[in-house]
Amino acid sequence: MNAQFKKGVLELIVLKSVVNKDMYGYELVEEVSKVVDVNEGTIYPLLKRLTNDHHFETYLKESTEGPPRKYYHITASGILYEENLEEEWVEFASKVSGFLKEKKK
Amino acid sequence: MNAQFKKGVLELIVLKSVVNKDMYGYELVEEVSKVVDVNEGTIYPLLKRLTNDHHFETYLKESTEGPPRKYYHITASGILYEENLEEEWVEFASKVSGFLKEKKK
DNA sequence: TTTAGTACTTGACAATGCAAGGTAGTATGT
DNA sequence: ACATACTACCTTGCATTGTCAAGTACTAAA
Repeated sequence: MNAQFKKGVLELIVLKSVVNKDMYGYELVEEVSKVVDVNEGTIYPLLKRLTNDHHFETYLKESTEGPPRKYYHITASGILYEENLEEEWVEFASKVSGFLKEKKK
Repeated sequence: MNAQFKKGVLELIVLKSVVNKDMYGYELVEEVSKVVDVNEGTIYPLLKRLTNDHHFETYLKESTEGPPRKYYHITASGILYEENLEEEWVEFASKVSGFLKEKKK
Protein backbone atom coordinates (compact mmCIF):
# COMPACT_ATOMS: atom_id res chain seq x y z
CA MET A 1 0.00 0.00 0.00
CA ASN A 2 1.13 3.52 -0.71
CA ALA A 3 2.43 4.89 2.56
CA GLN A 4 1.69 8.48 1.68
CA PHE A 5 -2.05 8.04 1.22
CA LYS A 6 -2.31 7.26 4.90
CA LYS A 7 -1.06 10.60 6.10
CA GLY A 8 -3.70 12.23 8.18
CA VAL A 9 -6.23 9.52 7.46
CA LEU A 10 -4.91 7.29 10.21
CA GLU A 11 -5.77 9.99 12.69
CA LEU A 12 -9.31 10.06 11.40
CA ILE A 13 -9.67 6.29 11.56
CA VAL A 14 -8.37 6.17 15.12
CA LEU A 15 -10.68 8.98 16.21
CA LYS A 16 -13.67 7.39 14.54
CA SER A 17 -12.93 4.07 16.23
CA VAL A 18 -12.71 5.59 19.69
CA VAL A 19 -15.90 7.60 19.19
CA ASN A 20 -17.84 4.35 19.31
CA LYS A 21 -16.28 2.93 22.41
CA ASP A 22 -13.24 3.27 24.65
CA MET A 23 -10.34 1.27 23.27
CA TYR A 24 -6.75 0.46 24.22
CA GLY A 25 -3.70 0.86 22.01
CA TYR A 26 -3.07 -2.71 21.02
CA GLU A 27 -6.74 -3.17 20.21
CA LEU A 28 -6.61 -0.08 18.01
CA VAL A 29 -3.63 -1.41 16.10
CA GLU A 30 -5.71 -4.44 15.17
CA GLU A 31 -8.86 -2.46 14.44
CA VAL A 32 -7.09 0.03 12.21
CA SER A 33 -5.18 -2.75 10.45
CA LYS A 34 -8.46 -4.01 9.06
CA VAL A 35 -8.66 -0.83 7.01
CA VAL A 36 -5.03 0.10 6.33
CA ASP A 37 -1.74 -1.57 7.13
CA VAL A 38 -0.27 0.05 10.18
CA ASN A 39 2.18 -0.85 12.91
CA GLU A 40 2.52 -0.08 16.61
CA GLY A 41 5.26 2.49 16.15
CA THR A 42 2.73 4.58 14.28
CA ILE A 43 -0.26 4.21 16.57
CA TYR A 44 1.29 4.82 19.98
CA PRO A 45 2.84 8.18 19.13
CA LEU A 46 -0.42 9.18 17.45
CA LEU A 47 -2.39 8.31 20.59
CA LYS A 48 0.02 10.37 22.64
CA ARG A 49 -0.43 13.34 20.32
CA LEU A 50 -4.19 13.16 20.48
CA THR A 51 -4.06 12.85 24.26
CA ASN A 52 -1.70 15.82 24.59
CA ASP A 53 -4.12 17.82 22.46
CA HIS A 54 -6.96 16.88 24.84
CA HIS A 55 -8.89 14.91 22.26
CA PHE A 56 -8.51 11.79 24.37
CA GLU A 57 -8.47 10.99 28.07
CA THR A 58 -6.90 7.80 29.37
CA TYR A 59 -7.30 5.35 32.23
CA LEU A 60 -5.69 2.06 33.15
CA LYS A 61 -7.50 -1.22 33.55
CA GLU A 62 -6.16 -4.59 34.64
CA SER A 63 -6.22 -7.47 32.21
CA THR A 64 -6.04 -11.20 32.77
CA GLU A 65 -4.16 -11.64 29.51
CA GLY A 66 -1.11 -9.49 30.05
CA PRO A 67 -0.08 -6.13 31.43
CA PRO A 68 -2.68 -3.45 32.27
CA ARG A 69 -4.38 -1.81 29.31
CA LYS A 70 -4.43 1.92 28.77
CA TYR A 71 -7.88 2.84 27.52
CA TYR A 72 -8.56 5.92 25.43
CA HIS A 73 -11.80 7.82 25.85
CA ILE A 74 -12.80 10.62 23.47
CA THR A 75 -13.46 14.10 24.89
CA ALA A 76 -15.95 16.73 23.70
CA SER A 77 -13.11 18.43 21.89
CA GLY A 78 -12.17 15.13 20.31
CA ILE A 79 -15.68 14.65 19.01
CA LEU A 80 -15.69 18.05 17.36
CA TYR A 81 -12.28 17.44 15.92
CA GLU A 82 -13.32 14.09 14.51
CA GLU A 83 -16.45 15.52 12.88
CA ASN A 84 -14.42 18.23 11.26
CA LEU A 85 -11.76 15.87 10.00
CA GLU A 86 -14.32 13.49 8.60
CA GLU A 87 -16.06 16.27 6.72
CA GLU A 88 -12.75 17.41 5.28
CA TRP A 89 -11.88 13.89 4.23
CA VAL A 90 -15.17 13.34 2.44
CA GLU A 91 -14.82 16.60 0.59
CA PHE A 92 -11.19 15.93 -0.26
CA ALA A 93 -11.83 12.40 -1.51
CA SER A 94 -14.71 13.50 -3.69
CA LYS A 95 -12.63 16.30 -5.20
CA VAL A 96 -9.86 13.89 -6.08
CA SER A 97 -12.24 11.29 -7.48
CA GLY A 98 -13.98 13.98 -9.49
CA PHE A 99 -10.70 15.09 -10.97
CA LEU A 100 -9.67 11.57 -11.92
CA LYS A 101 -12.99 10.90 -13.61
CA GLU A 102 -12.93 14.17 -15.47
CA LYS A 103 -9.50 13.40 -16.88
CA LYS A 104 -10.62 9.95 -17.92
CA LYS A 105 -13.00 11.30 -20.56
CA MET B 1 -7.57 22.01 4.02
CA ASN B 2 -5.83 19.27 5.91
CA ALA B 3 -2.25 19.27 4.71
CA GLN B 4 -1.70 15.61 5.42
CA PHE B 5 -4.43 14.30 3.15
CA LYS B 6 -2.46 15.59 0.20
CA LYS B 7 0.56 13.42 0.75
CA GLY B 8 0.92 11.07 -2.14
CA VAL B 9 -2.22 12.30 -3.83
CA LEU B 10 -0.49 15.32 -5.31
CA GLU B 11 1.81 13.00 -7.16
CA LEU B 12 -1.16 11.19 -8.63
CA ILE B 13 -2.85 14.42 -9.68
CA VAL B 14 0.28 15.70 -11.34
CA LEU B 15 0.83 12.42 -13.18
CA LYS B 16 -2.77 12.26 -14.30
CA SER B 17 -2.57 15.81 -15.62
CA VAL B 18 0.55 15.18 -17.64
CA VAL B 19 -0.85 11.94 -19.09
CA ASN B 20 -3.28 14.02 -21.11
CA LYS B 21 -0.84 16.51 -22.50
CA ASP B 22 2.65 17.90 -21.97
CA MET B 23 2.57 20.65 -19.37
CA TYR B 24 5.01 23.08 -17.78
CA GLY B 25 5.48 23.63 -14.07
CA TYR B 26 3.67 26.88 -13.60
CA GLU B 27 0.73 25.57 -15.61
CA LEU B 28 0.62 22.51 -13.36
CA VAL B 29 0.56 24.63 -10.24
CA GLU B 30 -2.61 26.26 -11.54
CA GLU B 31 -4.14 23.02 -12.78
CA VAL B 32 -3.53 21.18 -9.52
CA SER B 33 -4.77 24.15 -7.50
CA LYS B 34 -8.23 23.60 -8.93
CA VAL B 35 -8.36 20.35 -7.00
CA VAL B 36 -6.22 20.97 -3.92
CA ASP B 37 -4.44 24.01 -2.56
CA VAL B 38 -0.81 23.76 -3.43
CA ASN B 39 2.13 26.09 -3.83
CA GLU B 40 5.10 26.24 -6.15
CA GLY B 41 7.55 25.01 -3.56
CA THR B 42 5.66 21.73 -3.54
CA ILE B 43 5.22 21.19 -7.26
CA TYR B 44 8.69 21.91 -8.54
CA PRO B 45 10.50 19.46 -6.25
CA LEU B 46 7.85 16.88 -7.06
CA LEU B 47 8.45 17.34 -10.78
CA LYS B 48 12.15 16.95 -10.21
CA ARG B 49 11.58 13.70 -8.29
CA LEU B 50 9.38 12.27 -11.01
CA THR B 51 11.91 13.26 -13.65
CA ASN B 52 14.78 11.70 -11.72
CA ASP B 53 12.74 8.52 -11.48
CA HIS B 54 12.29 8.57 -15.28
CA HIS B 55 8.54 9.02 -15.14
CA PHE B 56 8.88 12.33 -16.95
CA GLU B 57 11.10 13.73 -19.69
CA THR B 58 11.56 17.47 -20.13
CA TYR B 59 12.25 19.97 -22.88
CA LEU B 60 12.42 23.75 -23.01
CA LYS B 61 10.24 25.96 -25.16
CA GLU B 62 10.33 29.73 -25.60
CA SER B 63 7.43 31.81 -24.40
CA THR B 64 6.28 35.28 -25.38
CA GLU B 65 4.98 35.87 -21.88
CA GLY B 66 8.12 35.38 -19.79
CA PRO B 67 11.10 33.11 -19.46
CA PRO B 68 11.26 29.78 -21.34
CA ARG B 69 8.95 27.04 -20.11
CA LYS B 70 10.12 23.60 -19.08
CA TYR B 71 7.62 21.10 -20.41
CA TYR B 72 7.08 17.70 -18.83
CA HIS B 73 6.24 14.70 -20.99
CA ILE B 74 5.24 11.38 -19.47
CA THR B 75 7.28 8.25 -20.27
CA ALA B 76 6.11 4.66 -20.64
CA SER B 77 7.29 4.03 -17.11
CA GLY B 78 5.35 7.08 -15.95
CA ILE B 79 2.17 5.78 -17.52
CA LEU B 80 2.49 2.45 -15.74
CA TYR B 81 3.27 4.19 -12.50
CA GLU B 82 0.27 6.46 -12.83
CA GLU B 83 -2.10 3.58 -13.54
CA ASN B 84 -0.85 1.73 -10.51
CA LEU B 85 -1.10 4.72 -8.24
CA GLU B 86 -4.60 5.52 -9.42
CA GLU B 87 -5.73 1.98 -8.78
CA GLU B 88 -4.26 2.10 -5.29
CA TRP B 89 -5.93 5.39 -4.59
CA VAL B 90 -9.37 4.17 -5.64
CA GLU B 91 -9.01 1.10 -3.47
CA PHE B 92 -7.69 3.07 -0.54
CA ALA B 93 -10.41 5.71 -0.72
CA SER B 94 -13.15 3.13 -0.91
CA LYS B 95 -11.74 1.26 2.09
CA VAL B 96 -11.68 4.42 4.17
CA SER B 97 -15.16 5.47 3.08
CA GLY B 98 -16.44 2.00 3.82
CA PHE B 99 -14.99 2.11 7.29
CA LEU B 100 -16.49 5.51 8.04
CA LYS B 101 -19.92 4.41 6.88
CA GLU B 102 -19.77 1.18 8.84
CA LYS B 103 -18.98 3.06 12.03
CA LYS B 104 -21.79 5.47 11.40
CA LYS B 105 -24.43 2.80 11.89
C1' DT C 1 11.76 52.76 -14.80
C1' DT C 2 8.70 50.80 -11.95
C1' DT C 3 5.27 47.41 -11.45
C1' DA C 4 2.96 43.19 -12.38
C1' DG C 5 2.70 38.77 -14.20
C1' DT C 6 5.03 34.63 -15.73
C1' DA C 7 8.35 30.99 -14.69
C1' DC C 8 11.74 28.38 -12.29
C1' DT C 9 14.74 27.13 -8.15
C1' DT C 10 16.42 26.41 -3.54
C1' DG C 11 17.01 25.78 1.62
C1' DA C 12 15.36 25.45 6.23
C1' DC C 13 11.56 23.54 8.41
C1' DA C 14 7.42 20.60 10.09
C1' DA C 15 4.43 16.58 10.13
C1' DT C 16 3.85 11.92 10.12
C1' DG C 17 4.65 7.07 9.14
C1' DC C 18 8.09 3.03 9.61
C1' DA C 19 11.58 -0.12 11.38
C1' DA C 20 13.64 -1.79 15.06
C1' DG C 21 14.35 -2.21 19.48
C1' DG C 22 13.18 -2.42 24.51
C1' DT C 23 10.23 -3.51 28.91
C1' DA C 24 6.70 -6.44 31.25
C1' DG C 25 2.87 -9.38 32.45
C1' DT C 26 0.41 -13.92 31.68
C1' DA C 27 -0.03 -18.63 30.13
C1' DT C 28 1.62 -23.04 28.43
C1' DG C 29 4.64 -26.86 27.91
C1' DT C 30 8.82 -29.34 29.27
C1' DA D 1 12.36 -23.79 37.24
C1' DC D 2 12.86 -22.50 32.46
C1' DA D 3 11.79 -21.42 27.69
C1' DT D 4 8.52 -19.83 24.54
C1' DA D 5 4.81 -17.21 22.89
C1' DC D 6 1.36 -13.94 23.08
C1' DT D 7 -0.40 -9.70 24.93
C1' DA D 8 0.53 -4.82 25.81
C1' DC D 9 3.05 -0.67 26.03
C1' DC D 10 6.70 2.72 24.73
C1' DT D 11 10.77 5.10 22.43
C1' DT D 12 14.44 6.46 19.12
C1' DG D 13 16.25 7.44 14.67
C1' DC D 14 15.07 7.73 9.98
C1' DA D 15 12.80 8.74 5.35
C1' DT D 16 9.43 11.00 2.80
C1' DT D 17 7.00 14.74 1.40
C1' DG D 18 4.67 19.16 1.83
C1' DT D 19 5.23 24.35 3.42
C1' DC D 20 7.28 28.82 3.73
C1' DA D 21 10.11 32.18 2.28
C1' DA D 22 13.25 33.99 -0.51
C1' DG D 23 15.65 34.69 -4.77
C1' DT D 24 16.52 34.89 -10.02
C1' DA D 25 15.02 36.29 -14.52
C1' DC D 26 12.24 37.44 -18.53
C1' DT D 27 8.25 40.24 -20.78
C1' DA D 28 4.95 43.80 -21.13
C1' DA D 29 2.31 47.63 -19.72
C1' DA D 30 1.90 51.94 -16.92
